[in-house]
Amino acid sequence: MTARTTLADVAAAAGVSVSTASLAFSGAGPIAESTKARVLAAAEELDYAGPSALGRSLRSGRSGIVGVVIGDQLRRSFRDPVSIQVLDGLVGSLGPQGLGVLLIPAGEDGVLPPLLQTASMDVAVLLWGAHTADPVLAALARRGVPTILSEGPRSSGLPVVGIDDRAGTAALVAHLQGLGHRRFGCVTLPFDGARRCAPVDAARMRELDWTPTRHRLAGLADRSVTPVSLVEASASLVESGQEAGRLVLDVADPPTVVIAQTDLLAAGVLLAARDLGLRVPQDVSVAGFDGLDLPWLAPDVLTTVSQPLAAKGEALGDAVRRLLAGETPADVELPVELRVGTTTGPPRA
Amino acid sequence: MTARTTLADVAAAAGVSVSTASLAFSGAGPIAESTKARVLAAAEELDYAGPSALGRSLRSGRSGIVGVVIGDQLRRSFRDPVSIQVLDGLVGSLGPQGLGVLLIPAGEDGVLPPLLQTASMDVAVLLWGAHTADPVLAALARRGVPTILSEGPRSSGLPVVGIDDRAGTAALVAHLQGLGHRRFGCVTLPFDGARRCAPVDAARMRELDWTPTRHRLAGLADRSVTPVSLVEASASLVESGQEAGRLVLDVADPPTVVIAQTDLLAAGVLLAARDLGLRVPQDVSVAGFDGLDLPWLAPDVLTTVSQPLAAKGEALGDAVRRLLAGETPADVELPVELRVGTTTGPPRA
DNA sequence: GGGGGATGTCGAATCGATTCGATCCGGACC
DNA sequence: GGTCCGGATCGAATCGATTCGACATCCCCC
Repeated sequence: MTARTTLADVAAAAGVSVSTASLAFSGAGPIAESTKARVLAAAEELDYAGPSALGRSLRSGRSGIVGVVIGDQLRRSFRDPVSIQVLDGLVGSLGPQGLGVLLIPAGEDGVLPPLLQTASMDVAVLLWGAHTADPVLAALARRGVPTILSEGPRSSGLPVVGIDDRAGTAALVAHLQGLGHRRFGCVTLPFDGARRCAPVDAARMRELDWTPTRHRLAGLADRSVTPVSLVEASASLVESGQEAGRLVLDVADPPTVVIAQTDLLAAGVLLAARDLGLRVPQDVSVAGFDGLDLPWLAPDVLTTVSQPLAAKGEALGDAVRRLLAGETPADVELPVELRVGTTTGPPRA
Repeated sequence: MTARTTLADVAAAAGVSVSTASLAFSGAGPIAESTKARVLAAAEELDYAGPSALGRSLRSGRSGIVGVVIGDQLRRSFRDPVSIQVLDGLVGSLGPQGLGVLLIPAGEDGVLPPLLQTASMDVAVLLWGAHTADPVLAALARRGVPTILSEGPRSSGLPVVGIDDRAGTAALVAHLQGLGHRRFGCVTLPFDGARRCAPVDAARMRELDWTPTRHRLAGLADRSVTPVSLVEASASLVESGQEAGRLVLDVADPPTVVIAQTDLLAAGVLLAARDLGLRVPQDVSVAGFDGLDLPWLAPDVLTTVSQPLAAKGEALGDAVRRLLAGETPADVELPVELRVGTTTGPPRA
């Protein structure tokens, strides 16, 4: 491996100064067409691959990198199509701006990943919001990295891109109440970083520190619903929904409908119902949230609240752009839409 | 926004030279304990967040970033749990080395993403191998970025981490032949970048330019099997498997067993079979490849060839480490294992 | 007491590019 | 013919850190 050829080499070969050669590439100043051609020819000759991003970054103070902080393990957050689709929208929106996405797994509780403290990034995006007093936020603030939250909380004072979880859930509940349901079960997203799958008691309820979970629960309260059974799932995964679903349904007097806070959880609840010999929706109705396309549920179609995932990613990308432009992005709240499928129906008489 | 505090500020505050301050952080030279403490105290005082990665990178020529090139859209490659789990293993193995993963979506055919040409990275990993004469490889070579391939081809001369696709498939076929099957259908991964879902004819077969597809097909030939029906899927997705499955099964004299080249495709074939009123495994057997955990298939358990996904990610991380250490990583071929489930059985008499 | 080695600190070069101000040149206009 | 103007080019400073060689101290031991 010989030393990489630099702009200086190219300039020397072309017989111009380094500054002129830089101009030939960046085009940020007056330069004669012939000189430019000569420089580019020399670059071609030397197999020069263009100005190194490092030098540019150093001078400009911009690295062109957006750090995306995802939940603990990729395995967990990325098995969730919701994250993927948002991330996809984000990458698609960032790419044309010449920005790249650096994956930063938030470490296990307590230990901050070294990347968070060292990697150079222009902006950080927290894909799953933040806890109150989140050490990740503290570390980013200390480094002076502008940060954007997807899914709250607003209390942080940082720009937030989210959806109208609350109204969406309320609309779903209204629909179910219209069908005659009065006994609601609920399978929720995690309350915090602890990964437990268990019924929620009053003490646990006070520990609730996760924005989507909170908002979607608030939608129930808005319709004056107090669930007869409330179980916290350990993650938005089918397996976890199945486990939680058993806790909700395998009791003496089960609810007539189970609201799961995500579609994957709802899919798990469907499995649990089937395990218990319950027909859906005759014996129990099941609803989700997200509006994923889950072909393997066929011929069932999940009743759910659909959110615009790709749009959310794009809104995040837009917020990044604004932040880099020196603006202060406004909070965004995207609309959701109730989609009635075949997994909900009137309660058994 | 005030200007970021730099090492020079800290040094000034501590009353030492910049070089001494640098030593206090890096620990790469002799330094008195008292001096070090003074520097660190000054840093604390000034809220200095540690040496900037940019400056360090510039000097060392290392950015600490590993570029991971994934198929066109995240949406597509990341809906595939296979990619996710490998990526998870890779991130887990890179993190402790202080290396971060930069996502680089390989653009649509022909257009190279700007990131590939500009982003600074120490190593590139192609998660889904490369075509022959792949422009991505050419661009990376031109920039002098060391590259590792997951899933071949070996012909490229680059380090390859892969699995024993061929022997795994052959073992699966042997098992099916033992059950009495003679009429095989096959749903394959894409042959190249074109995303089509169609039966494969001789002309198309000559265009086959994708290593996993090729190897898994070779496993059939090893057992002297010529499929009665061979359909190329557009991607490793359930929907695509369903579409391809219909093409394979909805014919006058369908095969007695369908081998899908991935578990997701196999899940799609199961859906197609159900759509057509075929019982599995009584009317038709279905097998996959990957060994994913697909809870929603329950109570069915897919017969499949299981590959060590996390280990593959770790092997990639190890290859990265070796490459950065100046070694030449040896090719790795990880073992696979046949796992017989409930979706295969003897053919109908 | 002086020489030598170990230890700690500093200055300056360096990495690869950008960018501002200065310089140089030719042409146009008075 | 002199002056002025503007386009093209160049030099040098700059970004933030690392690192090497030089230098100053101090201790130990001969």
